[in-house]
Amino acid sequence: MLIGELSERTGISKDTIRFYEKKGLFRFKKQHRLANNYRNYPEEMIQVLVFIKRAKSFGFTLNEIKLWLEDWKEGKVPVAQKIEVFQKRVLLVEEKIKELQELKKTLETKLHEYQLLQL
Amino acid sequence: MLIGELSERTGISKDTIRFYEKKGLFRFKKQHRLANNYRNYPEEMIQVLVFIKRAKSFGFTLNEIKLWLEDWKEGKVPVAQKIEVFQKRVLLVEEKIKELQELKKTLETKLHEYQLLQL
DNA sequence: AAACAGATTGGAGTAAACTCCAAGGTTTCA
DNA sequence: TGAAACCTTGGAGTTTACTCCAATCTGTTT
Repeated sequence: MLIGELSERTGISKDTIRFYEKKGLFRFKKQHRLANNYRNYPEEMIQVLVFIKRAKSFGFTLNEIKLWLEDWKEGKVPVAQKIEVFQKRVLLVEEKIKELQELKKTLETKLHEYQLLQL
Repeated sequence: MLIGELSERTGISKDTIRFYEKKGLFRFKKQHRLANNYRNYPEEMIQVLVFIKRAKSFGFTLNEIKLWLEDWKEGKVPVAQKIEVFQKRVLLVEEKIKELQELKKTLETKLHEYQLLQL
């Protein structure tokens, strides 16, 4: 898949995709280039970019996301350590869910006040 | 409450609080200054700043948050319109909660894979 | 062959959100 | 009185995350 199609299918601009690569969010070798030097992406790249997009929308920085993605790939990090890191992240996400639910409650309370005003 | 205490109690730096004021996230009149020109905050400012902090952590921009806060205050916007805006925001937050739950599932799946590896 | 729609690079520019600084005023305490 | 610990301002600088550009190459279409 060329960068144009990847951009189309993820809603992330070509410039931004190349920018993410520069930043090291994902790294691919020369095998991933066509004979003409064009980037040739595997289907999974869509999932990676969707993940980045999603994580970004929750306020995670690109550097944080980079670390998350590094765990996805095979590395030298021992499994036990990875498990620990993942467990911490799950907790973090649970925390965020809780806070969002509080935010929702705040909004609903305010909404209710307005609706009473309208009676 | 002086800016130093507000900063202490919210974990937001004095510079940042003044920056938010400059940006118009909240506006207060001369009544809110002491005779010596120091800013004097009411207790509620803590809630406002905590709200800003929380909303920011979900990826909302200061401009978006500014609009949210403007609805909080009395304004010229008709109640019916405010209700509509709030309903949209509740939906937005629900959407975010759903996505976070998906993210959590992704993480847990990965975690489970690692745990199997360890057996 | 010329035109076009794609791709490449390095580097410059931009917007948002801080963050820091200098130069100064105020209050409190020894 | 003078040092310490507050506060004030305007403006400059920084970081993050793009976004744009020029110059150039590639592949397809007319």
